Amino acid sequence: MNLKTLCLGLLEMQDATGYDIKQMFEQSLNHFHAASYGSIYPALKQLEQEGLVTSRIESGDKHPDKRLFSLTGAGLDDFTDALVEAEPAESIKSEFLVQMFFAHLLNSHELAQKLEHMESLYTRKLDYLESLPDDDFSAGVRFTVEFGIASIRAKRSFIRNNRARLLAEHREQETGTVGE
Amino acid sequence: MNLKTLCLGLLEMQDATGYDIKQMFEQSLNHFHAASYGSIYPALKQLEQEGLVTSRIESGDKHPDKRLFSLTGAGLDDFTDALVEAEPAESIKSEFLVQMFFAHLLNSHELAQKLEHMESLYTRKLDYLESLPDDDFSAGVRFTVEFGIASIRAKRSFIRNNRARLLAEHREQETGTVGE
DNA sequence: TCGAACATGTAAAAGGTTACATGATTAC
DNA sequence: GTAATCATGTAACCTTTTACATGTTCGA
Repeated sequence: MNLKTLCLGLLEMQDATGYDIKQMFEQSLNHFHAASYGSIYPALKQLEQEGLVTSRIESGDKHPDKRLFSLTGAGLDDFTDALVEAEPAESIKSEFLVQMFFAHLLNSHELAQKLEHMESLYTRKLDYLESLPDDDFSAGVRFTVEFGIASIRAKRSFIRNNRARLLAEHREQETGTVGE
Repeated sequence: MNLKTLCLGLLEMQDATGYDIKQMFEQSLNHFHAASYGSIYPALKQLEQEGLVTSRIESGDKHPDKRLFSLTGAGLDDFTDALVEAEPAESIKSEFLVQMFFAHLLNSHELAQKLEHMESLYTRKLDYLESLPDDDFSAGVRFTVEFGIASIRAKRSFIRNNRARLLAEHREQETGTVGE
C-alpha cells in the first residue's frame, strides 16, 4: 500500500493538512509506517487531480495559510477497496540486525554500543506508545498501539537478555584478524 | 544501508553468485531484509566496476554457467566502514497494521480473515527460523535468528490473545454505515 | 534573540520492484 | 510431461528520500 492510499485513509478519520498528516506519521503510525514531506505534498496534489480528495484554504490570523484536505466519496471507495484487497503483510529493514549479522566485523566496543543504542531507541518508542491515552481510540487503533508495545517490548527484552552472552561469544571469536 | 553494501557483507562470508545471494535474502536474512533479482544483478555489476568485488565464470557440466563473485580488500574495507558508521535502526512497513488501524472500514469477516492470515504467516516464518540449526552459525547470526524468533512469537501471541476482543469491539462499533 | 513549531512546496537523485526474456536440468 | 530449481540479465516504471527554498509566530 503506497502513501497516496494511506493519505486517503488518514483523511477518512478527519480533514487534515499535509503538515497534519506528517504529524500522524510521526505519532500513531510511527511504529509501522514512515513518510516525508517530499512524498506527502505531491501525493495530496495528485489525489486532488484524481478527484479522490478536495482542498480548501484556511486562513488563520497568526499562522500561515493552511490547505485543508477532505476525502471525497470516490476517495473513500478507493481506500476501502485497497484495504480489503491488500493481503496482510509486513516488511522490515533492520540496520541493527544487519550489524548483528556481521558482528564479527565489529570490535567489542562497537558491538556493545550498537546494542545499547538500539535498546534506548526501543525504550523511547515504548515510552511514547505507553503514554498514549487508551480511550479516544477506536478498537482498531488501540490494537495497533498495543501490538506495537508488545512487539517492541519483546525485542528490547531480547536485547537485555542476550547482550551479555553475545558479547562473551564475540570476545571468544575475536581472533585478532579483524578490528584493532 | 543499501543493497550494494549488503552484498559486500554477504560476499565476505563466502563467494557467491547473484542467485546464491537471492537465496540468502530468502533464507537467513528473510526476517529483516528483502531484495529482488532486478536489484541484485545490477548491484553486483556496479560493485565490480568499482573494484569492490571480482568475478569469474564457473562452468558446471550440467548446470548453466555461474558467475561467482568474490570480495576484494577494498570491498571489505568499504563494508566494514559502512557497518561501523551506520547507526542502528529499524524501519517497518506493515500492511497488516494499516488494516487494523482502519479496521472500522472492514466488515467482521474481512477483519477476521486478515488476522488469521497474519497469524499463519507468522507461523510459517517461525517454523522456518526454528528449523535452522544452531551450530553452524557465528554468534552474531545466531543472535539475529533468535531475535527474529522472539519478536515474531510475541507478535503472533499478541494476535492470538487479542483477536477475540478486537472482533467483539469491532462488532459493537459496527453501525451499519459501512460494509454489510 | 534564538531555536522550535507551524506551514508549503519543488527538483534531482537514489533506490528498488515488476515484468520480461531465455534456457537447461531434475524430480515427480 | 510438467512443475520446480538453477541461472542471468535488462528496461521501464514507481516510489520515496534528500536537499533546497521560504516565511511567521511563540516560548524561553
